[in-house]
Amino acid sequence: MATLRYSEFMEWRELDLGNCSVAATLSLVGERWTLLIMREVFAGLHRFDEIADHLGVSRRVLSERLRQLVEVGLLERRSYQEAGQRSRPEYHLTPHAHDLQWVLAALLQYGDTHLGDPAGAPVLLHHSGCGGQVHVELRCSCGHDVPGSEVEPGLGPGAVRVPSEEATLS
Amino acid sequence: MATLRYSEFMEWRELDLGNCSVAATLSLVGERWTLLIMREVFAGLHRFDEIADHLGVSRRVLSERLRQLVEVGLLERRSYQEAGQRSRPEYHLTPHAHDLQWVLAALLQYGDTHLGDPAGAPVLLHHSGCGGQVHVELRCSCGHDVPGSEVEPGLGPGAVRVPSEEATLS
DNA sequence: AGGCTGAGTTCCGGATGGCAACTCTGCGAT
DNA sequence: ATCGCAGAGTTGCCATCCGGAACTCAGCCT
Repeated sequence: MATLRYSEFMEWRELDLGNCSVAATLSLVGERWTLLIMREVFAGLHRFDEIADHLGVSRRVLSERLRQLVEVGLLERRSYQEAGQRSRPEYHLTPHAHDLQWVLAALLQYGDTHLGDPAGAPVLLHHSGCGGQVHVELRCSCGHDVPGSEVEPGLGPGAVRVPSEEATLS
Repeated sequence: MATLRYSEFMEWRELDLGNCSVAATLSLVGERWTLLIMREVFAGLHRFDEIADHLGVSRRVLSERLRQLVEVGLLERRSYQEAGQRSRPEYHLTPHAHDLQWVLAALLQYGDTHLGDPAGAPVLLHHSGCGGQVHVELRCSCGHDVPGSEVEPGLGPGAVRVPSEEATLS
């Protein structure tokens, strides 16, 4: 399956996600190790043992997470063949997965800012076009860069209508 | 404790995080439920039962996560007192926590884009200053808005120096 | 046929989580 | 002063998940 949309996804996971995109995304990548595995693939590791060894995740969990990630369409299995070896699978990002870059970049930026190694950021993100350094921003439709403290969640068009209950972000 | 910096944090968690800010951040907020609990607090829920009931997290886990979040300085315990009741604790965001808004916003945006409810986004983020709609961007120092597919991780000044090993993002 | 290698799978004991019931603490009413 | 109440956890029990190491499996090469 290529990718799941909300409804299929709900059914597949048998979860009531409370109609929230944050929860929906987390049920794709919110399990232990999943985002770190995605980070490794972003960073250029594509093979089972490479990732297991570098990340220190148990082979059992890696195996399961890779299967899930392929299943939801974030990773794609390809074959590679080293000279004199049989062909083996390799895991690559799908186009969907590139949009997780925002999430990883936000986590990276938070860590650099608040848990930063005094020696400086261990990892920087570069723009492959120009080589410049990339960072994450919250931008308002008014054109301004918005600090996190000035962001307020509100209901959107797809909010669940529950007349009897106070409608809060969920 | 107010907030931990990298080294203290490492010691406290007894983890080798592989010198990566993504992993560091995830060890603060990467456990099951933690980001969803933060989302609830961002959304204006501050009390134990409120969060437990709305989110559907078990009281045991909520109790533990709130304790962790206070410990690492993302939430702050305050007292409130309802008329005719004894004073009870309430959980509020610390200034550090506001910078998690980037992470939550990125998760929200991914979910809206790729797992979106056809009815539209259930939650929108607004700029408290002007009421405009806020979204997350990757911006290059060259001034351009960068798609996720054009972002490449590279080593920064704080990267671990391991001469014998290939140095990859970690 | 036998060995090698990468990619998983299996087994086991310990940690974590869900659910529901229980406790604990002040407050106001009896 | 005692009772009951409500919010905020805590505890017990059971199921699931996880880490680590050993094991299996398939194809390529000798």
